Amino acid sequence: MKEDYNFRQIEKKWQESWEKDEIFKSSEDPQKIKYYCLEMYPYPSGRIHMGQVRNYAIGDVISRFKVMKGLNVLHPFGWDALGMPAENAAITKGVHPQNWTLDNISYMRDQIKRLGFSYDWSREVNTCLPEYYKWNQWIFLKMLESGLAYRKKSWVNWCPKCQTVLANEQVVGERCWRCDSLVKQKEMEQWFLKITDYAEELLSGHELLEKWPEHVLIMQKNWIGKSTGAHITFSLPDSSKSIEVFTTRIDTIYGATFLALSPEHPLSQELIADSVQKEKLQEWISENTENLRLRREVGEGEKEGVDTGKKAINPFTGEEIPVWISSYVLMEYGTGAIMAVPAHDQRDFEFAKKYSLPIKEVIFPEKTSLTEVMDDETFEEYGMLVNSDPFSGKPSLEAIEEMCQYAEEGGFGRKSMLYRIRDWGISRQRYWGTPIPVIHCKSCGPVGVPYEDLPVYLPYDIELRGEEGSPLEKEESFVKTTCPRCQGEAKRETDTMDTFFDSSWYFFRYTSPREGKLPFNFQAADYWLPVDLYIGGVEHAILHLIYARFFCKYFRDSGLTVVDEPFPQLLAQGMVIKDGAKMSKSKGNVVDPDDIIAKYGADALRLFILFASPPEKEFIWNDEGIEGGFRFLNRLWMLVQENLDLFKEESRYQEDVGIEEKARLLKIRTHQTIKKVSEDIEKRYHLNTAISTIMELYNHIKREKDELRQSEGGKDVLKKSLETLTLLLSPFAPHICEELWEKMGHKTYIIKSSWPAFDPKFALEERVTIVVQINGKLRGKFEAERDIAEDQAKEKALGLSRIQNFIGEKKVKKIIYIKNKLVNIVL
RNA sequence: GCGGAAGUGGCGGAAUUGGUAGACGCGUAAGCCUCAGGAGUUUAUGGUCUCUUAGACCGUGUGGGUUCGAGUCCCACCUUCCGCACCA
Repeated sequence: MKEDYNFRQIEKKWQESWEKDEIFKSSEDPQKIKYYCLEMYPYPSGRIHMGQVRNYAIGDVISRFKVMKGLNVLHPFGWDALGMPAENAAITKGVHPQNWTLDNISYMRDQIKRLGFSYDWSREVNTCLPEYYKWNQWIFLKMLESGLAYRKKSWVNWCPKCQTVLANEQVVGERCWRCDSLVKQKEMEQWFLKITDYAEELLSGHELLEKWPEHVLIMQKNWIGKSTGAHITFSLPDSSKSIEVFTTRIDTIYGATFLALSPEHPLSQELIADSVQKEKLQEWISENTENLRLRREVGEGEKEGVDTGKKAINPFTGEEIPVWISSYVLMEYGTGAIMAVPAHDQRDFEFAKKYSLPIKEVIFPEKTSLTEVMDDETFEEYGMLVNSDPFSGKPSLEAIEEMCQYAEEGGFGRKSMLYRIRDWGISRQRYWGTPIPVIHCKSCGPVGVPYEDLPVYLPYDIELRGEEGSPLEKEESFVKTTCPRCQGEAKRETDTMDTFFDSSWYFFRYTSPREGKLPFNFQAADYWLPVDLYIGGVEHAILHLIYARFFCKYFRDSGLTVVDEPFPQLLAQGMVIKDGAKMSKSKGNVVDPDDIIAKYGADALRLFILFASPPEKEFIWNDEGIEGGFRFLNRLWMLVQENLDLFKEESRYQEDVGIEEKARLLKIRTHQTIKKVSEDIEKRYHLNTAISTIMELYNHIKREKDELRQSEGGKDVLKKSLETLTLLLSPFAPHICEELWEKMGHKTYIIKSSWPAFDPKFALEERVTIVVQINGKLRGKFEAERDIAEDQAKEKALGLSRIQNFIGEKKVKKIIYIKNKLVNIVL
């Protein structure tokens, strides 16, 4: 009697069974080769979305495959549970962030369990629990001790809607990455992590990451933004002060016709102090300082500025040049001041034109004949120096070296390196984050909370209204405390940490999630790390992945680990697209995984999501596509049902003895399939082609099964192939395969069975089709024994009547033979 | 503007090392089965053309090139998407 494919019952049955027997639980075993498969943990926003399903499905196939290959696999899961959405929900819906978050987690955990992923749930990590954030605080205190964490007053990006500071990385196109409000500048005391100390290493470490996608490395490289140049000091004749600039083109310094300061530059105010137009200039400066972001957004076009009336001395020429304050000079980069060379820099050129400042050419194109250069454009390339006294006639690169040396000898400059990356501001004026464990004492200053007092608990009772300032600030019971050093009255720090702090080390915590003395256990981390495969969206290419690398290097320097790079291999999956746009609530094109599971089952969803495109490319959702996946599982189900009788009897056929042609072909096909599927999963992560190969094997079996059932040998091969088919599909659609496996009479879980091995002897076909081309065009083909002799192949090709017709009277110039592939006859 | 990725049937995609372009799936069409079908099943399915049991020509964004042979390599260009963006 044939049963229907009842996915609801089957999926429930096996999920319960797997959980009961704890088959995905992992532990250190020095006897076995470990494999740490990690997917980026989610923010518990309420429900899982397709992008996450895809992410976890990819990871699950790899994990299950590695388990079947006999590796000791760590496949953990957790929650990036702190952060603003919880607080926003509290303000708009009146739910406490903690309740909201924990409810979301329990709902999403169920959703994920319904997808049948092979997570070791005993290692689940949740960053909003004190047992996790305590270690954030511990790490912060260590950083504070080593000077890596520090406090400074600085201009920060302030989102007026979220009422908080944003890291530079969270400002997208001058707008808040979350709510899209225009970001403002505000001066505040903030906590920073000195990631710039590691800038060079984060860059050079890329050499160890040859298994990362090139574009991610390039994005990080641009973000770190190293440039080589020189710092040069211009003295001010009537002042003891001087102005330092950074330039990558010291070779153009003889063409510097003015200096330009950023409006926020400390000297900007000072230089105009005794000007007759003081008020007017002052006004201009403040306007341009406050609207820094705005001015840049409009930016691109108009460059504005004011003349301070002061002069500076070009140390190379000894000439006095005017000092301007200009809107296009950024305080955050370099020294906040530049030497302007209008002839060789487009921006300086535009500015000079607008204010009729002199333009002096000092670089000449080495090749071109000249004339058409200049006038209305700049020459920004390297070339030959002119009008540069002793350096005239030298090529740029050579001049740069010599001029740096000259500046150094003269004591007014030095060769230098500049990075675009800036220290990481981690302070957030928010409630739902890790409290920064610091106490402010009037006499002792900021003091770290003693380790034994950790964690600094986030108070549960709090009022959240969404008003300016941190909610913790208004919570007297939290703020009021005593100084651990002098016991005097003191105030607790009310800033909380950026949640990227949490995600910078959660993968360490997974290796020993209940460790109580340190953030993680050294031995456990030593066994499991580095992560063998890290899978996640490209949207984290810069932020999360740079921070996590930074933490790992800091841990290494602190002796917490020996790992250098945490993620030697990264798989950056593409976005999920529907109707030509990224799936998102705002676009209204979201497909809810729950609905799909209810209608087609988890296996069908997993199969389709992996089948539609390779992981690194974008995945285009198609409502009809899922039906295809579902139908395939139904067909497979029926096929196995129809042949279950084969599994009831012992096979009595001697393998390979007098096996008939059809059976032999299926056997070959089966072995070829094992080879291809294994390689696709293991080497290329191209799960889509792995699935299509499995489907091809299915089609082959389906087509030949009736005939195969006629003989004992045929039955035997058929049975073997069905088993193999089930094993190969099991990482993709684990529930149905587990059920079929059981029906075939196996007593152990399918994941505990070995991944099938292929015999190279069978993975090669004995007969091959050889293509015959004339002048590269396909004109015929013939079958032959594999490795047929070249002469024979050519002879056979020429013997084909069609080929004869083509050749006719013409003369054969030459014949090219590619072994087992083709014969090309050149006429 | 700079940097990156990608352009292949009606659609998602395959072709891994320069060697049969379009695997696999979706969709579509026709047939069978069926009380019925948004189920199952069989067949067909890049385009144009012709002397239609067969065959010719064209065909992987565009234009060139290398090669016996190019989706794949080289040069130029076009389009789309992504990242950065007054970075001195």
